[in-house]
Amino acid sequence: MNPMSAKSRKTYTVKQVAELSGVSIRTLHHYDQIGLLKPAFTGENGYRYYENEQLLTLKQILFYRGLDMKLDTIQQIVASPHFDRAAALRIHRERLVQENQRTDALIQTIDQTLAHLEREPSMKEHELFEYEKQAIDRWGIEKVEISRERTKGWTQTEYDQVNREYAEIHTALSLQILLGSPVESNDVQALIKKHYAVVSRFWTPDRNSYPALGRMYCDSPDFRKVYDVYHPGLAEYLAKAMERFAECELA
Amino acid sequence: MNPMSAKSRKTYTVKQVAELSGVSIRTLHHYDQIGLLKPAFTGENGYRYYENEQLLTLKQILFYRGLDMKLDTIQQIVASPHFDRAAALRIHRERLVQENQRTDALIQTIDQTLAHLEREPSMKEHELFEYEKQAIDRWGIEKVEISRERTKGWTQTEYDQVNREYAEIHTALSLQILLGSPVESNDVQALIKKHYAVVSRFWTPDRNSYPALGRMYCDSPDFRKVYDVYHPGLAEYLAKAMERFAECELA
DNA sequence: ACTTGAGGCTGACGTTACGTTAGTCCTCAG
DNA sequence: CTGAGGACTAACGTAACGTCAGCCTCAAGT
Repeated sequence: MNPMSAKSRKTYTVKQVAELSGVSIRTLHHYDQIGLLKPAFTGENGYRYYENEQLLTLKQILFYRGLDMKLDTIQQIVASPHFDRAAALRIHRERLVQENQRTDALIQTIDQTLAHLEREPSMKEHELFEYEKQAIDRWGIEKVEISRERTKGWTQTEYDQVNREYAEIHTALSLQILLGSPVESNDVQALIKKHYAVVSRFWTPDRNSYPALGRMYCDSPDFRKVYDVYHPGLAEYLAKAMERFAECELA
Repeated sequence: MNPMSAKSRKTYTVKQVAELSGVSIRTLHHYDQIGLLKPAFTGENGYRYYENEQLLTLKQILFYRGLDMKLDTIQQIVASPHFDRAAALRIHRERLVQENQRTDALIQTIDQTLAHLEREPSMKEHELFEYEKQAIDRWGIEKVEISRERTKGWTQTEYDQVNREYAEIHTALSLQILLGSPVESNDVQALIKKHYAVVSRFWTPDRNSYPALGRMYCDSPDFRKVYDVYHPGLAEYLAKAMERFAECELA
């Protein structure tokens, strides 16, 4: 007569539990296997039979699973009513927050890379003139005028060529960083020589202005972003190598 | 004499590459196996030998891997220089953003649950008096006075008892929702009878005020939050069941 | 020439939470 | 009694390696 007793007598097959709870039969098998949710009893035919208690436990399991908790953690939680659920939730919350922070950083990185990639086709004049504008602050107007003059008659192809050469040098330098080569090494200095040659197509830096250009690469956020896409720390590495080059090779 | 040619003759063993790039030897084996990064050549002793080109490719691979991209996606990207990296990055970015949104939602859910768990010990008076305050707006001051009178001499244990009974009823009702039981079912109505009995320890609702209490459960955000922790939609289900109960059982 | 230690190689299992067959057995309605 | 529908176990597949285990190779020292 007691409705509760009638209620707890009720049994469910795997399929019924699966449909009621929305999980697959395989999941129930799995939870049985790992001991996360055992059926109320097993028939002598091997069938699993669940009761209301198991349904409630399953509901809890699914709640925690929905929070991306690992099954063994969930097992700890649902196994004992004395387990500190609040503590477990707080710990898990922390994990999620950190995950989120990491993901935010990744998205930022992607945005920077995208900006770089998308700027690349139109990077030619834009990049170079940006360069010139910044240079004005450092060595006065004359150099910039020279640069503008020298590039006056340039065709698209020539701009592309310059960009390709820059890209090659930057890539090769990234590799040298990876290899741990010091900036004084022959390989690196050879690359800087190429770099100097490219720069010289706009204007001719000297012992003072060439290292200053390197420092500008480090200081200007716009340049930094471009370099960091190749390799973190490339700007500093390049600047140091340029300084060395100027000391040894420039009058 | 050309530094580039000297550079590309240089070979590296797995250990060297591993140390230069920071990945494990096993990872290099794995990348070779799946064809993501093959060594430049293999010695007749079976040894893997890498060159600068592979190092650069590996650097790219690690960049994309650092963004949580799957290796087969990365393979598409690094395999062909014509592959639209920007598009791949944008797609991946979208995935990350959605992940982040989901995680935010999870954190919110955890916060709600924590609030519920932490309120529980002090839920006794707080909860009940909150209840009363809300009740004032609906049935005037007399009922509240009655409630306050009836609970005057209650001990802590009695408050705890009431809360336990509520919790049991809510849990059992959640189960009934899971089972798809209609609110008219005997099981559900039996539970509502218990609910009515518990409520009657504070005051005695009638055919009109009992369903109104149910509606309040739905309308008040404070109550809703408590019910939603048990089961989404529990507030509405309970309200409907209470209405039914009042119609059939209350004068 | 021989040994030894460091490094390289190939399996192959473990991890996570199930999905997906495949083959067999049980149950109940007609 | 038979067929349909459901239940069972066993075992592989997934992603990206970590971690042995067992055997091979190389360079250097004796």
